[in-house]
Formats: sequence, C-alpha cells, structure tokens
Amino acid sequence: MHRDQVLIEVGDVVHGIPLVVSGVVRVSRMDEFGNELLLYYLQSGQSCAMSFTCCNQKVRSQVKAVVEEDAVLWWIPMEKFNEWMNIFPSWKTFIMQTIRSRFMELLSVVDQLAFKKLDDRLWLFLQNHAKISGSNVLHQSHEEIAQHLATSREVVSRLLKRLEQDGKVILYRNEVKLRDV
DNA sequence: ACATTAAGTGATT
DNA sequence: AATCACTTAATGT
Repeated sequence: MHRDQVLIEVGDVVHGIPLVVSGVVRVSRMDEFGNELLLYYLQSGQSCAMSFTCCNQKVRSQVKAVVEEDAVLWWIPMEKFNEWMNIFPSWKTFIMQTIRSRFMELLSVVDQLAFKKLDDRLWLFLQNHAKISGSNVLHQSHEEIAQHLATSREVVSRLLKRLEQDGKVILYRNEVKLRDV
C-alpha cells in the first residue's frame, strides 16, 4: 500500500480487520464538509479498534484511514477474528490491548481539544509525527497541517512562525524541520 | 516569462 | 482563534 492511499472512507462498510505489519496509517475523523481531525497513527503490530466494533455489527465506518507511510497490511476477515477470539487467548489479549490503547489515544485527543490551545496542539502534533516517522522533518504544507488539526492555514502559519522565532523549528516550503532540543 | 501554489500579514469579528 | 483580503515568495511549465 503506497502513501496517501485511502484505506477506509467514512461510510464504508468494513469487511475485515486491518492489521498493520509495517508502515504508518493515519486515522482521522471527518465532518460533513470534509474537514478532518487527526485521531491517531497506526504502526506495525497495531490495529484499528474502530474496525473491531464496525465489522462485527456491519456498522459503517465513522473514520477515514489513509496510508501515511508505505505500509503492508493484513486484512483479517471477520470470521477468523471471531474464531480466534475463542481459540487463542493471546489473540483476545491483543484485541483488548489495542482497544485500550486506542481508547487512551482518543482520550488524549479529547483532552487536547478541551484543555489545550492550538499552539500546544500544533507542538504536540509535530512532536508526535517526529516520533512516529522517526524523522525530524515533516513534509507537509501549512495547509495540510491545518487540516489535521481542524483549523485554518493562517493560524498554523502564524504559530509555526512563532515556533521558528523561538528556535524550535525551521520552516521551508512544504517542510517543517524540528530542531533538536 | 507567466501561471500556480504556498506562505506571510494586517484588519476585523 | 477564524475569516477575509491582500502581498510576497517559491515552484512548475
């Protein structure tokens, strides 16, 4: 699966469980106008907790999943999913763990929305992306960053400018480089 | 050289 | 913090 490939759109019927073997998948919430809010990233050995509930009850997806970095995925069919639940305790444990960890990440997003200002959210976004991608260079335009944070481009531009003045970041076109602290 | 897209900025709400 | 209107800078053709 190559970069920017859309794995699941809002409203899609989910037929299986995506298990990320390698690469990174970005999971976002969408509103009716196509505005986006980044929920979390999935890395190797992780899976999307949303899909567990969705495909068991044939509920349509409430989130969008896009390949962030070239990824390999295993789609586990629903039947296997249920079968393994009974056969392998380790599978059950894995499912419970992912549900818990995704839930925690969701809480963190809620916390940020409720209690944090945009400058903090932007900074956390940059930090998190660096951690996930293993690179201190973010290849995204201000517009794209703004979309992930569900805000406007101008605001991101201004906040990034301030981060640059604080020496925390260096700005280029379509690129943000984090300085080592 | 010109058109297009990204980024910077002041003013307004 | 969002939106608008406008400018400036970078990039593609």
